[in-house]
Amino acid sequence: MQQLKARATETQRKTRIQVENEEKILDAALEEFSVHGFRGATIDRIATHAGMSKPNLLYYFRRKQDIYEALIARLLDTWLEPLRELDAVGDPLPELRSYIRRKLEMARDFPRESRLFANEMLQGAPRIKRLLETELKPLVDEKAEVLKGWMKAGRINPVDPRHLIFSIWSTTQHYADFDVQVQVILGPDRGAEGRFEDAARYLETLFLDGLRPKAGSAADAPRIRTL
Amino acid sequence: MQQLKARATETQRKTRIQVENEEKILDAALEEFSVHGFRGATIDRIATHAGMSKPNLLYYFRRKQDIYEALIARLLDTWLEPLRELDAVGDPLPELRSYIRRKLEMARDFPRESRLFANEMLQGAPRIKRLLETELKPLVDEKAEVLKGWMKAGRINPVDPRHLIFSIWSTTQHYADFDVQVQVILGPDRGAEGRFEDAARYLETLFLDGLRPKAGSAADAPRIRTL
DNA sequence: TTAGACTTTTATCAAACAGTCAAGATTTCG
DNA sequence: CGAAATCTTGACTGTTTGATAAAAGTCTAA
Repeated sequence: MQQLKARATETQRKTRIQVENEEKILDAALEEFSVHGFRGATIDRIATHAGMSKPNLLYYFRRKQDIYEALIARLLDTWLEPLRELDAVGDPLPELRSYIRRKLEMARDFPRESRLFANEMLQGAPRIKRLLETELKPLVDEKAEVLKGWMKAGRINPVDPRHLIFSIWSTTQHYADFDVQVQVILGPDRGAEGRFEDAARYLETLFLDGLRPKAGSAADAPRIRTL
Repeated sequence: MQQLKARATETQRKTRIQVENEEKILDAALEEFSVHGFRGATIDRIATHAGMSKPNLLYYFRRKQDIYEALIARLLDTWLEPLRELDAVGDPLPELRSYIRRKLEMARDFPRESRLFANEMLQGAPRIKRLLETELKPLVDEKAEVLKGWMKAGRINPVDPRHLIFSIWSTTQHYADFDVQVQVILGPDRGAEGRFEDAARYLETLFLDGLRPKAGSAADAPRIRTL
């Protein structure tokens, strides 16, 4: 252990075993923390799931909190990548459409990461609040300006850009975080891939056109002055 | 304690003290479980927060799980009330508009309940999956039919009704479950009430009209064939 | 007012938990 | 190879946790 520390002050070249085991541990920890949160997770279970003894695990990460923090550190970057790609120069609607799709893909491909993030939020983000302020907020501010620009140019409807971002986050992450509920309600008929495509199609319609039928659509008669 | 059990088999008339203390306990437990989940919560903290000793608390609820279950039992009913009120006979858009508003009000007025529910979902709903199947699913099925009817009549745009419901749930509950994040991003300028009104206004626009600008709006020129 | 029902506390327990230590096993590399 | 570095383990520590038992205290209704 003292070697680990000594090396850390140098260039910290990692052993094969070190790389493998840290990966195993982080994977098992993600499984555990994403479901039970920080307090609900136990080192014992993480170690078992990672296929090693508890002291061995603690050789790589000295405290429970270190594992959690390692997990969180790599999370936020990945998590914000789709938003970073939102391009001010592109066409607004296709840009938004593909942002939504990228977020939905993340919910499909990294549900555990999504749940870990959700868990941290539910707890009031005690361990990443600062990161939210220094990394998340500036990015959102920047992209909110992009959206505002599009609105001023009349290229998308004028709405609060931050709330727009919230709604994209929440609708897409819902499929990871509330997966059980989604499955109960949709039934087992459609597989995961089918559900994904349905969700993508639905969200596209919602965000682009909303629910109000086009003026001049078929059965327009019965409505008086909707809303 | 044996008296408590004996009474339970009879008509279970509750003492004044019993009523008061159970209420105190459930309130403290909601606070604790909604943040830390089932495993992360401890009886000690719940007892302290309820202002009583741990054995005293356990006199009213014999096991940790009993408290959690009492909480969950009263939750789902309240939680589904807004959807129950969705009226097949009413006008579609105003009905949806007020459903969204009711859900948003619940997120504002019962954020702890929302987080408790979210926490249970994140864990895979081990304790209420059955309830979801017997209570939630039939209700959603019923309301999905209502929505389908409106779509067939051309009164709202045709979309997958279940995904529509998901998106209403996720966007509204987001304001309770991810409250920290929302506050970090929106800044402290607007108080809770202001944020609520902004969210309500935004969601109304989103769900009714989406982001695509009305045909014939001001700066239509630059777009080619959006999406 | 007092017996019996109800409530609270003190003391206690076994299991689970985060974390340590030193000794033994294995790998790496000159 | 063989020694140094790295890795793994078993045994252990102090604390927290969920839960119980019994006794002491309080309330309430006849």
